[in-house]
Amino acid sequence: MPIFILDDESAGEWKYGGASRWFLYEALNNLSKQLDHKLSIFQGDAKAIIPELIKKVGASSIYWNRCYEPWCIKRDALIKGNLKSEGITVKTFNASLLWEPWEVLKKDGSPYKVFTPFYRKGCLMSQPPRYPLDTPVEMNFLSSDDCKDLNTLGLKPSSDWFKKLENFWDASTKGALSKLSIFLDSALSDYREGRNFPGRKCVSFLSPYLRYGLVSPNIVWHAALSANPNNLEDKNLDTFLSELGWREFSYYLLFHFPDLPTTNLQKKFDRFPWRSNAEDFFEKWKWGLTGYPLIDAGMRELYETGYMHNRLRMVVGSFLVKNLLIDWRYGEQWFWDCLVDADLASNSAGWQWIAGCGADAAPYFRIFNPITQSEKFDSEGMYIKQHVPELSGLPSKYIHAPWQAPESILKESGVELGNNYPYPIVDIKASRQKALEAFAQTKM
DNA sequence: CCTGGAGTTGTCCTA
DNA sequence: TTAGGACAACTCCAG
Repeated sequence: MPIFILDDESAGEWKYGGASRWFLYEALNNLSKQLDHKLSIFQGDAKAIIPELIKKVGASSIYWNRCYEPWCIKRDALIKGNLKSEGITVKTFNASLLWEPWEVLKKDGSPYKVFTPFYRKGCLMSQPPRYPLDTPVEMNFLSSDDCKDLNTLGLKPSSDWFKKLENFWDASTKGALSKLSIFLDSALSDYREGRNFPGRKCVSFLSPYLRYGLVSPNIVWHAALSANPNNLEDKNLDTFLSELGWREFSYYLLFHFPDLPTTNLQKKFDRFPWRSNAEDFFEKWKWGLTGYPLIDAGMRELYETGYMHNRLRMVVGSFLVKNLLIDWRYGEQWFWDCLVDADLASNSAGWQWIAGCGADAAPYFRIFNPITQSEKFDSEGMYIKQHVPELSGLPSKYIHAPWQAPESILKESGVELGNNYPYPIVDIKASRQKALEAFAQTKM
């Protein structure tokens, strides 16, 4: 008897963000359709709902797939303990990770902190990921007066903002498998190189589907492997699979370091001198009005589509944290609200990584230059023009730094700096220097 | 316990 | 124009 419980009560500060709520709404709607509208939906504290239901239907056992958010683990352990003491059989399964975080450990029994040994040694040298399971042939359905109508859960946003997302995402199993096969057919063979260029659609776009379990990593893993069965040494395949490995690593870190979403993994960063009164800069960053075209393109892609290309996530993150000196947790919050793939593990781990305070910390001097990145990875300005239409008239030579363009070119292109497109809000060289000094201060 | 190599994704300067 | 080294020092990890 499949049921779904929307448990905002237990989620605390990590209730689903706006984009997530929209995606989840669509996904549940589609799942319910798939099940002849018989998916039973509840809302509220699972600790109360589940025991009540069990009594009501006289169930003797309950199965669920494991979640890995710290608040879920806590809640589910409590439920499991209570039910077991009442003689109910509780079985839990892994449906969302390729390797259980508690099974991958170093020889001394402690968890890995560096990705490469975690993945290459810890994961790849242990059991290979299990094959996907078939769809259940038989299912019972619950009939209960307490079931909620999906539309009453408050998942579907009241604003029109989500309408834009409909253009980009088909939040169904079908949508997931279609993304997967398009990727395998047309992008995997150039993935290692192509994934660096946000203007090319050379990524899988599977993140939101993985996030909500519309497709499992096992399906993706084995589909990718069998798309390329003759060449296990293939660099493109290897790179793609290792991205699934990064997803695993994020969950792994969250499991072993449950404070990951809120606390610098490296304690010395607690002393970092973040900018005060940064409200104005933060607003400009959020809405893609920093005056750096690549940054603005990334931020607007996020708001328009609920997604951002991975390279841009790094570039805008680096800009927020290092050039604007704004605490990474602000960026994490904004992503949490805007991303359709908002995932506590991946989002937190990503922000800690880019801020340099994570487990596998980048050297502090690695500060992305938005102009260099733009010239390197969007040389024709394809991506920028797509998301920052007011610059679409500029020749590619000037699109990376419009304030350096001659007046005549700007005029011809219809760009009026300070009017229809902003001047840069900070100077790259000076702000980089400031960041380096701030990091030096943190070390003391 | 010691040792040595390595650490997703960069930038800048110099030769 | 381009390739290579500096940018710190530290921690992680395996042998």
